[in-house]
Amino acid sequence: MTSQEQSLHYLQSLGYRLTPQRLLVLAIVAGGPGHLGVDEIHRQARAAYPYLDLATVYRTLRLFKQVGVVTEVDIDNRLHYELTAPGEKHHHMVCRDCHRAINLSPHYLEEFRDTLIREFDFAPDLEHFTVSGLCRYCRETAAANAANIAAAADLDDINDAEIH
Amino acid sequence: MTSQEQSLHYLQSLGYRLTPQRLLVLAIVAGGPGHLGVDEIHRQARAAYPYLDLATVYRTLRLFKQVGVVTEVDIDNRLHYELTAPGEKHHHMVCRDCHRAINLSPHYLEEFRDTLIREFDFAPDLEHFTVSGLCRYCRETAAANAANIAAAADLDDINDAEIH
DNA sequence: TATGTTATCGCAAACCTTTGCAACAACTGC
DNA sequence: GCAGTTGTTGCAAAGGTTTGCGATAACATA
Repeated sequence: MTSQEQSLHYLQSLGYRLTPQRLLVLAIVAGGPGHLGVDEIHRQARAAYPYLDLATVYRTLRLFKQVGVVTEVDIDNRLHYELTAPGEKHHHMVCRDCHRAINLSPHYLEEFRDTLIREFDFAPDLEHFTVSGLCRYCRETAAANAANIAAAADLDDINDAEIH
Repeated sequence: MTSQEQSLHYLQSLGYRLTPQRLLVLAIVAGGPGHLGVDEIHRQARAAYPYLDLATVYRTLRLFKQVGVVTEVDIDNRLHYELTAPGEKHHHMVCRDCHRAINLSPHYLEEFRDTLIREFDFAPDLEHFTVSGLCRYCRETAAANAANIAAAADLDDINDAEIH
């Protein structure tokens, strides 16, 4: 039984129905290289099944995410999805400048999760976790700006920096 | 000089202009109890200045967030904002069921940030950080479901759980 | 296999948020 | 204080995502 078939049986065991639309969306996400945008998934789906609606794609992906079959990644305010490979889960670091996504092993978050549960009785959703930030390549460009901002913050000399 | 005035001078030192709209939005966010929704901020703003557009509220808040004057919190897919108290920064844990927000001291994230920089050369944006999850109160309700899901996952006995 | 129940679909409209653009107004330098 | 520059606004429209609803189809039962 393939990983895809397992996911489908799992859905069924939870009482959800197996529809051609769900099979199709799952196959596309499974086939895509890494994370796919919703529009991309929709485009591919329509090629095989022209009447499939965008809303159905959104609903299907939301369900898949909820039961853990896919992982959601927010890249520049657009949702992207990839298959959740059981046992090889990873999170994402998305650069706020170039929007590149870097994988992150869950290992780095385990301690954080334990602390939150212990101290606050709060169970974090770290299955679908994305950290925004600045990647190695964009940090250099940002470094110059940072220096200027620091100068601007110096109130003795308030007027010599203009950054936008 | 109040904290609000400092923020405004800081904006100016960065080359941004001081407009009545910005003063107004800042005053409202500063006056509100905790984090305010965008529509709530807009409603209050219109009471004082009826022509102020929603788009301006969004743009203003995005700018404030970018320079660190306010903190953005995503609650059930809606943006909320609160004043960033310098020196008393905190993050948020938002419950995915009841949408309540709980404050989180930055202390819990320092180690995580250090690791990301050291291992990946990735500088995470942990100034505006929100963890989604299940709070203490909603976890009890969820516990029952979790038990059922576990039963459903047991493939020896696949048909006796139906959860939606 | 036929039947009833109800989860899911497609469609359209709503939602929240962002963006393009011309008019305006805050700041600069004279 | 006045004029020029350009960041900012209001408006309208688009963007991506969610939701309401009647019709449909998947599954359970017999």
